[in-house]
Amino acid sequence: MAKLQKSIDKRNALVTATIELVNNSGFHATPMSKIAKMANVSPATIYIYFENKQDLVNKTYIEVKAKYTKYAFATYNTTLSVEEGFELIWKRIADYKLKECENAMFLAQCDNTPMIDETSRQEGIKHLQPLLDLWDRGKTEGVIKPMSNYLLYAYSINPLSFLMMSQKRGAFTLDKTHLEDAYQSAWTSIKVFK
Amino acid sequence: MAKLQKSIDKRNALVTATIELVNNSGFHATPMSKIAKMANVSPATIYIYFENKQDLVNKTYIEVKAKYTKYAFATYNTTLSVEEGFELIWKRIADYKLKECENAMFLAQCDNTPMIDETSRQEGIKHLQPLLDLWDRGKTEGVIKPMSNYLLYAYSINPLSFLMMSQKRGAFTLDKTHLEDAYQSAWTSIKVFK
DNA sequence: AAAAAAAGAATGAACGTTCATTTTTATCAT
DNA sequence: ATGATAAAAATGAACGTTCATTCTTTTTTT
Repeated sequence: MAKLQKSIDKRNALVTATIELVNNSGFHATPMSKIAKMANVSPATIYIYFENKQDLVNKTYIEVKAKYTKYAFATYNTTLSVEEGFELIWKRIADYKLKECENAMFLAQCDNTPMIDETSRQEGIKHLQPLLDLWDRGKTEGVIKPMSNYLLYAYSINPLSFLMMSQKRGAFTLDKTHLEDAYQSAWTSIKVFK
Repeated sequence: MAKLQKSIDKRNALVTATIELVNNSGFHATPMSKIAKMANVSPATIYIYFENKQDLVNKTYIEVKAKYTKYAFATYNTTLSVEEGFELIWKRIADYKLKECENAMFLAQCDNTPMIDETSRQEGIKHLQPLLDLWDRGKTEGVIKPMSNYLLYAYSINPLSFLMMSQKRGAFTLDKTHLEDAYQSAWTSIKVFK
């Protein structure tokens, strides 16, 4: 195997191990030695790819966030109507959170704890810009309620995180019907009634 | 001062310190020595009141959750209509999350990480029963959408946690108007349209 | 043959918890 | 009420362990 590919594989193995272990135990309860073992690598090798533990988790966060938003906006383009565009994005996000639930859980944990640097958090937020732009367009068109984007996010996108976490905990199961209900609730709570 | 009161004070100081430090650094980055220092107590003294660190955080979680739900349901009674009851509870919860935001943040962190035992988590859920009962009544009356309680929670109550966290991070400020908007979104997304 | 990557062992700091001791509180005979 | 005594609470220091990181050596790649 080519040397470069081997390096990439090793780095990926480290990132994947970090996600899995942090999901199950949290950042500080995940020793570098365990991450190394799961990635089939010596602890010292981690320091060739990352500066330190904090750097490892920051970079993992940003990479996962980038993959997530890339998926979310993959089929979206600005020629769509606001309603169509929102439905598309919402359903892609839902899809991602259910299919790539390890990644989504990792993001949720990062977003709800002092685990990662504020700088990396800011960096992560930027990736959502297309959705915020869509909402701004919706507001000028009078289709979306004239509310803060934080409110729109809280009532349309964020609930998916809660549902994903509940599902992961085994508390209940999200099926097709649930998802359609969830989408209707999301859209209903942010759209303007005609 | 009476001996009993002094003991209670010390325990409270430990619980308060735990909340503040865990909010700022997370469970594993909060040493017992720091908790002790903030509570003006020797590290060894913690072990008179709690079995160990895990027990300290579990008990703190349950106590905060109990205070929170006590406040949420304080003015509620089952003779109210579903809509009145929901508005009352929702607004009490909003009130609590904004006023007692340290406590609310601590609960959010507990609910989104593997910080506390599953047993304590279950224990915490029980306290929300009056709201779940209200929703069940609403469904039989045809006032509330016939959805899983997890969905209802995700779209009406949980968004408040997201907003509270955003506010705490200084990202934006929740004023009276925001709150009224938020309530309308919450109610709109769970009520049945006539 | 030189350079880079990787490894395992070593290091020093930090942590949760316990130990030996002191201080505070409660009990009770006078 | 008071002082003697027992019990409980509280403490600072110490222990054993674990961890992130570095060091030295070996292996792999160029």
